[in-house]
Amino acid sequence: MHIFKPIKQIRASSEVGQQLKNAILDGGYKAGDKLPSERELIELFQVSRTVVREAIKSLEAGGLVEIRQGATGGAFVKHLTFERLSDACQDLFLMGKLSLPELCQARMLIEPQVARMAAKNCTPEQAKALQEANSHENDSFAYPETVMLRSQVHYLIAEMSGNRFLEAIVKSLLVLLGNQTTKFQPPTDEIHPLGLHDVIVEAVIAKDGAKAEAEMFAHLEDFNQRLIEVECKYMDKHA
Amino acid sequence: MHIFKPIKQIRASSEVGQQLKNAILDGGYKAGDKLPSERELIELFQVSRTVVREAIKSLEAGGLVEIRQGATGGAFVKHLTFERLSDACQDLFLMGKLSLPELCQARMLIEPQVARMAAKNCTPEQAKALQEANSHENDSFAYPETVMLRSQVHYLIAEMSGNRFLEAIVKSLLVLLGNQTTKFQPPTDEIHPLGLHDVIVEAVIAKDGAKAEAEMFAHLEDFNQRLIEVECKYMDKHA
DNA sequence: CATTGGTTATACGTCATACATTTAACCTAA
DNA sequence: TTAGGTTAAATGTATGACGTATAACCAATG
Repeated sequence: MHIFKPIKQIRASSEVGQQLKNAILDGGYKAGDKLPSERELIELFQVSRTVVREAIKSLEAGGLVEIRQGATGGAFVKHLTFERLSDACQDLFLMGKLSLPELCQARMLIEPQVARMAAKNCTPEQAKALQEANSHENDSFAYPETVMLRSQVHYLIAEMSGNRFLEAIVKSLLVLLGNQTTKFQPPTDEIHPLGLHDVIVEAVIAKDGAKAEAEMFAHLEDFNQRLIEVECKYMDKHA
Repeated sequence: MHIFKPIKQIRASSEVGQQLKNAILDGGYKAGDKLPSERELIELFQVSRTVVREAIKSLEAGGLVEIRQGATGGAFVKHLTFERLSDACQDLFLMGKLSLPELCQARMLIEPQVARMAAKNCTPEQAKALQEANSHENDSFAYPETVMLRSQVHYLIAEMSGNRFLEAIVKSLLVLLGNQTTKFQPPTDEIHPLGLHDVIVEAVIAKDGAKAEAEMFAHLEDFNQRLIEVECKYMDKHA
C-alpha cells in the first residue's frame, strides 16, 4: 500500500520570507546591504505587494533587517548581535517563564568562568579600556545611565572572553538584570556601591585567572543578594 | 534654552503590534487564547486591515502567536519555550557569528554544573525517566532519530536542573549541535558510541553531584573532540 | 439510524489600485 | 550663497474584491 503524505499548504508570504532569509544567512546579502525594493521583489517572485510586504515585515520582526522609508529607503540587512537573544530572554522573563533568582544563579555559574577566560586573554589595550570604564562608574547617578556605567566592566569582560556565545549569554543577562534594576530604581550606593569591581579588574589585568574567577563569584554573590532585597522592597511598596 | 526632542514617527502597524504584544506579555491573553479577529481589531484600533495584518504578522514572526486559517481560525497565543532562543542562536551560527568550537567550549563550561544541580534534585520518577531514556539510545541508527535518542539524556538532565534559564541555554546548544551532527551524518558509533552516558546517569541518580559534574565534563571533552574531527572529515569531503 | 456529501458561515490569504508620507537630491530664484 | 520649493523613489495606509481553508450544520440516501 502506498503511503500518501499530507499536503502542506505554505503561505506565499512565508515562502518569500524564507527565501529572503536564506539569501541573507547564506551570505548573499551582507550586513548593510539593501534588499531589492518592494516593486522589484514583486517582479522577482511574481506575487502581489501584500505578500512581499508581509514577508519583509516578518524579517524585520525577526530582527534580520531594518526598514527605512524615503528616497534612499528599503530593507537593509542588520548586523546580527546578541540583542535578538536578549529580546527573546526578555519576553520569556516578562511572561513569567524565568525568574530573577534563576537569572542570578545562572550568572553566578557562568560569569566567573568568563572572567577567568578574560584574564587569560587580557591585552594591554583591553586592560586600559577596563580601567577606563571602571574609573567612570561614578559619572552619573541618574537612571538609566548609572546602570549602564556600573555594568560596563561586565560587558567588557564578556567581550574579552573570546567566546562569542558566552559573550552573548552574559550580555543578555546583563540587559535583563539592568532592566529590572532600572525598574526598581534603588539608590545607587544601595544596590551597587563604588569600587566593587576594583579587585576584579586588578585580577583580570594581572592575568590571574583563578583570582578573577573567585573575585567575580564573590562580587555576584554580594550583588545578587542586594538585588533580591531591592526587589522585595519594591514589591512591598507596590503591593 | 528649551530642548526639543525629535519626533518619533511610529508606524501604525508597529503601534498596534506593540499594544498586542504588551497585552500578551502582561497576561491579558494567555497561552492558547485567541486574539480578536482581524475585523474586530480593525474596529478596536480604527485602522485598516493592512495595518492589523502586518501587526499580527510581526507577532507571528516573533513567535508569540500562531495563525490558523478557517472557521475556527485566528491568532492564538503560543506557549513560549526555549525554541525562540534556539532559533536566534541558529541564525547567529548560520551567519558565521558563532563557531562550533565556541559552542563546544560553552557547553563544557555550563553543562557539567547543570548535571551537578540535576543530581542534587533528582527524584525517583526522574531517575526512572533517565534510565528509560538511556536504555533506548540504541533504538535507531537512522538520522535524525539517532541524534534525538542519544541526546535525550542531556535534555532530561537540563530539565532536572531546576533552572529554566540554564535549561533553555543547554537545550539551545543541544539543538544546534544536533543540527550540525545531522548535517555531517557520521556513523553513529563513530560520533557517539553506546554507553557513554551510563556513568553520568548513575552519578545523577545516586545524587552524587561532584561525580555527575566530573563525568559530564569528561564525556563532553571526549564528545567534542569527536565532533570536531567529524567536522574536519566532512569539510575535506565537501571541499 | 448512520454515513456520505453538500452547503454555509467565518476567518485568514492574496490581489490590485489609489493615495499618503517620508526622505534625499536636485533646482531655482532672491 | 542659501533658503525654499520641486521632484523622484521608496515605504505606509486604505479599501474593495475575490480566493482558500476549516468547522459546523444539514439533508439525502442507503
